[in-house]
This record gives sequence, structure tokens and C-alpha cells, in this order.
Amino acid sequence: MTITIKDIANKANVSITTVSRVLNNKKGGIGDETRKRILKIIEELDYSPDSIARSMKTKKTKSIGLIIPDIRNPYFPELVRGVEEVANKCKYNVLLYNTDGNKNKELESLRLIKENKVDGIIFTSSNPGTFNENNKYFIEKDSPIIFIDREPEIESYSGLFLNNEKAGYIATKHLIDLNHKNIGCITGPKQIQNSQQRLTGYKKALNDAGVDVNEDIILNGDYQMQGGYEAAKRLIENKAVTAIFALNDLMAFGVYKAAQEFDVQIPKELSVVGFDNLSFNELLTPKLTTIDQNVSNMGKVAAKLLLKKLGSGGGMQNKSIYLDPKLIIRESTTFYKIASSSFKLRRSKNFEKTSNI
Amino acid sequence: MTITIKDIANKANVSITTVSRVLNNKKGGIGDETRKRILKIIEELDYSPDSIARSMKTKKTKSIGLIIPDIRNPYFPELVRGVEEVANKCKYNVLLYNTDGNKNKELESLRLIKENKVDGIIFTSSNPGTFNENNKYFIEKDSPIIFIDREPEIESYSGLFLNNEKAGYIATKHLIDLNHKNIGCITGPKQIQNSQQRLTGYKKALNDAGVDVNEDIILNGDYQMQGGYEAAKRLIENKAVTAIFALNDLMAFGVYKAAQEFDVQIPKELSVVGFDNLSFNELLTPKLTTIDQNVSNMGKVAAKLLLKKLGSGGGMQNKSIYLDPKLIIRESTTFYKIASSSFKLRRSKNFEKTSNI
DNA sequence: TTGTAAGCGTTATCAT
DNA sequence: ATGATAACGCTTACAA
Repeated sequence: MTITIKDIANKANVSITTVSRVLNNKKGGIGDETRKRILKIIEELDYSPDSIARSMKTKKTKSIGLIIPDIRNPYFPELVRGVEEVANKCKYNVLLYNTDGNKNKELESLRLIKENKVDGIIFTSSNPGTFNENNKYFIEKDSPIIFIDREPEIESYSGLFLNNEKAGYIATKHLIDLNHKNIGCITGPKQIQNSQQRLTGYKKALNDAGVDVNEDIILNGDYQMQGGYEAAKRLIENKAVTAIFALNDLMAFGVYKAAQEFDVQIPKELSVVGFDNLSFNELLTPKLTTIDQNVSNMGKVAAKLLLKKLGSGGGMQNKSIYLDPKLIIRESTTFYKIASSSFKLRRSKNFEKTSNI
Repeated sequence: MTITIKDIANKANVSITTVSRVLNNKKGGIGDETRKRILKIIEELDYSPDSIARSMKTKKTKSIGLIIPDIRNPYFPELVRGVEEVANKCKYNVLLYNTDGNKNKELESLRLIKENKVDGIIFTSSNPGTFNENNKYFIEKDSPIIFIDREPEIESYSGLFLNNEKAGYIATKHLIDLNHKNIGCITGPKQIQNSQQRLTGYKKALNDAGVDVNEDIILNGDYQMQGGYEAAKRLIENKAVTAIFALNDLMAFGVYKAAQEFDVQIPKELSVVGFDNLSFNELLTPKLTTIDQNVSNMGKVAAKLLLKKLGSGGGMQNKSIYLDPKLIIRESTTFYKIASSSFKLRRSKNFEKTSNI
């Protein structure tokens, strides 16, 4: 038998109201002796309130939904931890949803709100158009959703975004300052907004420095290691670049792999800049110069934003926060000297070496 | 204004009972015409039932709790996806908790069940003794918890475990078959059961092959890259081994790092076997020979087990499943020839090389 | 300081 | 085939 507030009330010879009062720490209106007695009984019976019943009245679940494309993408565990940390601190639970960027799954997850399962949602989409004005699940002005990383196509929303263009700019600028002129760029999937923004920053930095943008060394990647690897291979084979800016770390890993395969030394012969500052960077030798998004912090800020919104009872203006990126200079970038870039010759030697292992 | 079953009933000129019936697909007792009419109105009003109110009656939340140490550990995202996949297929939501192996947090999370927030829990502890007979949150015989990877100290439970000893055995056997005799072993934290089991398998394989167990080359690691790195450094410096069995992949990564630093060729001069088959293995050159746990599958099986238990209304026997490990042979292990293991000399050369980069 | 009672949105029992 | 109503465990006016 599950024990309820009624049992406590009986045992303490008070009404359930009184018990409810001490449960919710109502300030005034409770005898000190009564409170103690009730508390003691609660303790004895190891009672804890049924949060479902509580939600029924309050219309609050103390839960938030966290919707992401794929937790296996190493970007997200950090985000999740960040969100969870502040959520739990405020006694909120976190419901996790992976959508694989699938629009139906994204929409499906919004049902959570309608069904009262969560008080609010933190949403990272990889899919443009999930939220737009025509959408059946269109979210009204003060709906408790925080968008992360990708702006929805609706008129008003709250969100948390990285200043991706600036990030692309400073990463490229760093390379330019290091005397690089032929800087390859490996992008993410075309439809993903942040990839476009980073690319814009890249081009802008080039322009500002008076370096021509060479579309031939801007290659499409997929934000996966494999795409980075393949693009890097082409770039290296064509001996076209002295530096590569990969628009995320996963692809930068792919660049490392290609470089290793072709026996191209990083950073001596090829400088590499990544984007994300994943913790696996530790793994790499040399350590990767990259853009830090401080993903864990983004999670925290997003959660705080959401919780604040929830606390305000819908009376809060929608607002978006733009975070500034930070360039983390490590070991994968170095000053370009013309003489050092002659890896094409050595590559053939390497082929022999590889084949007899 | 939120729309309820009552609104539907009014609009359809029926009682809420009838509406409830069509919502729950009750077989008999509903006029075909009425059903259609109601369905249409539901559609029109875009109504969906309040799952909290539903839970109130049914005592079911259609949610499960997934409790893990840390989602940033690359082992867990796979698990989470596996769990989520089958949970969602059965219309269950997943609440995620990271405990950092903290006992209090682990206990805290169990409150979820008491508060009726979840119907069941899948629990991966890294902390012995969270569940034991004295524990206040002691879980009774048919409580809906599935333990993963670590057995609790209670008398009866359901769980899903890898046959770790066997895994340790076949990994070591593989190395022995490759003519290795001096096989170093880097373990996980002492208190973690699966590390002990893997180690037992390692020793057994050695014994069965008539190779003496050398405690000097069994080093304590921490299941983190750093620990693997440090242990490997010592092993390499002492020139004591021709192969290393790291009890998880993260530590194997550390071994790679140390090998690289000392210019020791894998596998030519040092064979390495890992454990977990993390997806980042793709990153490594050469690719890591490792034990595959099929973590994603474990997640699925665990979820199925839990759901089955929930479906059975508590009338199910507790039972545990032991999964068999699989050795994935890739490029980091090779046949040991005595001549090839002279890396100590070359190491000093490498120091010069490193220092002038 | 404490108690009574209504009500949250469902489902389920028992009528009709 | 359908409806009236109690009940789930809590919070919260409103009373006392």
C-alpha cells in the first residue's frame, strides 16, 4: 500500500491541509509543535508526496524536455550535463529526446508540452523549418521553449546562439596572422545555418585581409569525421593549401587522419583549426587549435533562461542571447614558411612504408 | 484555455465516458457513427489528453528513468540511444540522470520511483553498495529496476551484464596466440567490479597457457585516458612488455599517446588491446583491436527487459541476462617476433626530435 | 493556527 | 451503446 498525505494527517491527528502546509513550507499559520510532529511522522513513514497528484493541481511537472539531434555526437553530452546541472539544482527533471534531425520526431516531441509532461523545452534542431508560422505545433509568443544554436522560422522566440560568424572570422584571422594565404575550409551540411555563418566569417576575414576567396578550396563536409577526412584528402592531394579550417572538430579529426596517411606533418606542413573544442582534443597529437563554444556553459545558460521564463509565469519578454566564441590556440597551427611545404614528394615514400606494414 | 475531454464531450453531445472510450480504443460498446464523430472533433480541436491526469488514475507515467554515471563517458551515449529507441517505440519517455558515481545522487534518483515520476528504472552504477539490504531505498523483490553492468548487493534483482571474465580471457588469449608472453594489463578503479572480473579473465588465460602472472606489469588505471597514459608510460619505460591489455578503450587511447610520445610503433613493437569498442576507435591509427560490448544493443535489451517487467504487472520473476563479449581484431595487435622489440634505443633519438619542434 | 471542501482531467464502476 | 459518478492524491480558497 502506498502511503499518502492522508495517512500522515491521520497519524498526526491533523487535517491534510495542515500536512500539505508543512510539506510546502508555508510560512505563517503553523504551530511549531505541530510542524515538528508532522515532520517526524513523515520521516518515520518515509513518506514522499506523489508528484503526479501534485502536478495535477499545480499544472507544473518540474520537468523539462531536452531535444537534441543525437547524443552520440560528442557535442551534446556536454550540453546535456550543463542543462541537467542547473535543472537538478532547481529540482527539475530532464526528459531527453534524440531526433536524428528527423522533422517528424521533432514535432512529435513537442507533444510533450501539450500533454503537460514538461514545463518547458530546450530545443536544438538540425532541421530548418520544424518551427515555422504554418506549423500545427506553432509555438505562441510566450511558449516555454529555448532554441539553441539554430534560429526557428517564427517571429518571436527565446534562444541561445553562438556568434558563429565571428567565430569563423577569428579562426581564419588567426591563420592569416600566421602568414597563411591558402586556407582551405571544410564546411558542414549546406542546410545547416551555423555552417553558413561560419563560412561567412571565414570569407569576411579573408576579404578584410585582402586575400582572395578561392572557392576551389572550400569543400563541403558533413560535420562527420569521414567527410573531413575525404575533403582533407582532396585538399592535400592537390597540394592546394597550407592550412585547413574545419568547421567542426569531428571533421578536423578527419583532417588529422588524412594528414597522417599522407605523412603530412601538423603543424609544420599543415596548420589545422577546428571548431567546438570537444574534450577528445586531448587525444590528438598535436593538440588541436579550435574554437571553444563552451558547450557546457551553453547548457547551463539555456537552462537558466528556461527556468527564469518558467518562474516568471509567462510574463517574460522573449529574448535571445548571443554568446561569443573563443579561439583556443594550441599546437596544430604554426607560422607558415614557404620552404616547409613540400610534402608532395615525401608522400610517395610514405606509400611504400605503409604498404609493407 | 486548455481543452479537455469535457469540451470534446460537449461538442459531440456525448458523455465524457464515451469520449474516454474512443480515446482508449475500447473494443465493444461504441457506435461506429459516434466514434467517427468524436474522432473528427478531436482532430478539429487538436485535442490531446493530459497525460498527468491520466497518470493520476492509472498510476503509470509511461516514463522510465535512466541513471548513469556520466553521459560524457563515451560508453553511455550508445547505451542511451539503445534504451531510448525501444522506449520511444513503446511510447515511453526517458528521464536521464547523471550521478557521477555519487552515492547520494544515486539514491536521490530512486526517489523518482517513489514519487511516481517513472514506471521503472534502468540503473548503471559505478558505486558499490548503493543497493544493499540495509538501504532505506531498498528495492523489493519485484521492483521495476534493471541493473546494468554492476550487480547490486541485494538478494534478488533483474539485470543485464557482460560476461567480463570471458572478455578478459579472450582478449588475453588473442595476445597469447600472437606469441606474446609479457602482456601488461592496465585495470580500472579497484572498486569497480567489472574491472576485477576482466582482470580475472586475463590471469586465467595466462594460467591456462602456462604463462606466469607477473604482478609487476599489472598496473592500476582509472578508466580514463590519463591513467592509461601514465600506466603505459611506466610499462614502456621499463621495457617490460610486448603487449598491453587496457581494460577499457579510453585507457587504450592513453596507451597510444604514450607510445607515440616514446616513438614506439603499434603494433610492430607493441600490441594493444582495448575494451568497449567505442566509435572513436575509427579515429585511431592503427585501428584498435578491442572487445565489443555492443553497448547500443545492451541498451535495447535492458529497455525490453524493463518494459516486459512493467507489462507483466509485477508478476515476473527476477532474472539476469549475461551477454557474451566479442573480440574485434583490427590493426593494433600483431605477431610478436623477438627482434622487433628494441624500442628503448630509438626512444632517445625521439626525444631530440620532439624537443626541437 | 487549523479544518472543510472543491477541483485538477482522467479512468473505471455500475447503471440504464 | 451510452451516461452518471466516484476516485486518484494533492493544493488552495474560504471558513472557523
